[in-house]
Amino acid sequence: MYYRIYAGRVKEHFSSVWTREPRTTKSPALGREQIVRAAMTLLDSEGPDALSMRRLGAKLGSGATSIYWYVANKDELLELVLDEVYGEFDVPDVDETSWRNVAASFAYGMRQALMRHPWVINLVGCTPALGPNAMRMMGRLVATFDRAGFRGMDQDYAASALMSYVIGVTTPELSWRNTMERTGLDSNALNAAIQPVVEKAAADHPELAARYAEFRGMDVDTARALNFEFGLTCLLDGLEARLNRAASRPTVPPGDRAASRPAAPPGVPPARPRHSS
Amino acid sequence: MYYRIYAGRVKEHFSSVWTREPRTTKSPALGREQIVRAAMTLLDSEGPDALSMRRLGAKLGSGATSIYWYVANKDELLELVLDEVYGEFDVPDVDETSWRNVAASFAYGMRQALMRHPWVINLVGCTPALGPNAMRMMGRLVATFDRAGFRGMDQDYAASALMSYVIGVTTPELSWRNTMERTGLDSNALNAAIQPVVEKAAADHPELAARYAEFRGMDVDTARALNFEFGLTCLLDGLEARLNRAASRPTVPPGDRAASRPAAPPGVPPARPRHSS
DNA sequence: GTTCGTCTCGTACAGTGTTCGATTTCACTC
DNA sequence: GAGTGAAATCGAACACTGTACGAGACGAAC
Repeated sequence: MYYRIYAGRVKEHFSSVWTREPRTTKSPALGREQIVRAAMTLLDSEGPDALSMRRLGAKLGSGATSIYWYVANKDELLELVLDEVYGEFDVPDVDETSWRNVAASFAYGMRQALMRHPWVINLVGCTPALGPNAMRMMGRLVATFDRAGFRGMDQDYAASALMSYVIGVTTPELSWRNTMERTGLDSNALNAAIQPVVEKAAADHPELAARYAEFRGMDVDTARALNFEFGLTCLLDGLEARLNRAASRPTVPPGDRAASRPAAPPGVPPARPRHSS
Repeated sequence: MYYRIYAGRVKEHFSSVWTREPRTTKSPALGREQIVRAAMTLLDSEGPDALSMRRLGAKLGSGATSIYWYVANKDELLELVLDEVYGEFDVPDVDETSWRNVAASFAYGMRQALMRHPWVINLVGCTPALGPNAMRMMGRLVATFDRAGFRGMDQDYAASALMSYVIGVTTPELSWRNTMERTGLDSNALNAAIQPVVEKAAADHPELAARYAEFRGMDVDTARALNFEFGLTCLLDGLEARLNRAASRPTVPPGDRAASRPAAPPGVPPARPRHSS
């Protein structure tokens, strides 16, 4: 986003807050810790648009550009803030319950952390997660799936699938909540605002009519909770099934997974063209 | 994002491109269609930061502010562009193959569409999807799960789970690809740049060491493809299992799902405080 | 020719992230 | 205490952004 481009030529350098040492500072007033804390309270209380360097500086009682002594740019600040949120994810100890309970309560914990910090959804998959908290969490998650019986890359794949589901399902929930808070409307009013579009959609696609009708009768929050649980259960069931399959057939021949292979090939799409305008 | 705030008071109004009639225009030069097309080529060729109203106007050979005659603001433009991408998702006819094949090839198609338009990942769950293409797609997906045997809200839940997984798993892939393109580094160089952080993480969390070692030996794209397939298979297996369970027990008693209920309650977190700074 | 609705667009405003260089602050040495 | 050099702060400026506003241009109907 904020990587500099000089006359169309891209700066060929990757940088992250975590790839270099933080400034060793015996600062009296400021410091990374306080900056990050202030940024989070700003984000939590007033949303993502409220976090500008100037406002953050004002909140810290210092000049806006003073922050750049501790942080190279805003992206790095966001990396720090993101890792702070990763620190709020809880992965219980797999020695105390089943892997399935660990995975499930991790998913619920992650979902709740995301909802506590709605702004983080725009960061969580898009910003490199190299911070200590992210690493610790990933380590515990991988260990959980190791203990469960997954071997090799499957440990990664399982963890990735779980996190991906949580991120994917929470994104639209937060979007809905954010528009509610932004517009000051409750979900009834919001539904009413969407009404004409929905009715037209229901007319064009009759299979949706029943869906909308049923949805309108439900409480939004419980519908969301049920939705979340539904997919999570499916995913965990699928993981468990794979585990059982592997257990009953210790060495998995390469062609074994063909039975569940979908019609479309798992091909990688070609790289999109760039600067072709 | 761009909803106006007057002296701290939020404009209590929801609006979307789809909630009101487009300007009926017999325009000679401009028009929504051309604007959206130009915006997409700009986004595809130069990334999300390249889409500013001024640049878009320049590309269209017109003034920047002329666009506002056809579109209320930039968010609405993005809504239009998003729906255009939704139009690229393909949902095969469920009458021709199994629901499982439909779901799988939808997932692959959605993933490929997202990768064709990497900028869309910041929109896909965050912008209301009320456009005709989104509706058509959702209708076909719901019909697929109806035909599969899902009943009531489960049709929605299944569709949501599938889309959520695809979005969630594709997000970090695109993030990686975007940083590659932005920095001009290939994945080897990028891995090298991250090296120190990874090594420290491996030292602190030994369970990650084996993961990184194995990952380094793999081709990134095939690892991604395998990762995608792994979670997708799990999800579809879980959906199928639920279907079989429902089939063998036509009426599902309320307590039936308790066996797969996780430790944490599916509670909804309290609304975050606002303007409390 | 006048008028009216459609459409274009230059200007301006308030805001953004960030650079640069001057300035302040502060611990430490002489 | 005076002096010094590093650490830290910050005001001004730059090149952007989205978009409100109002003046003007165009074409058709009367």
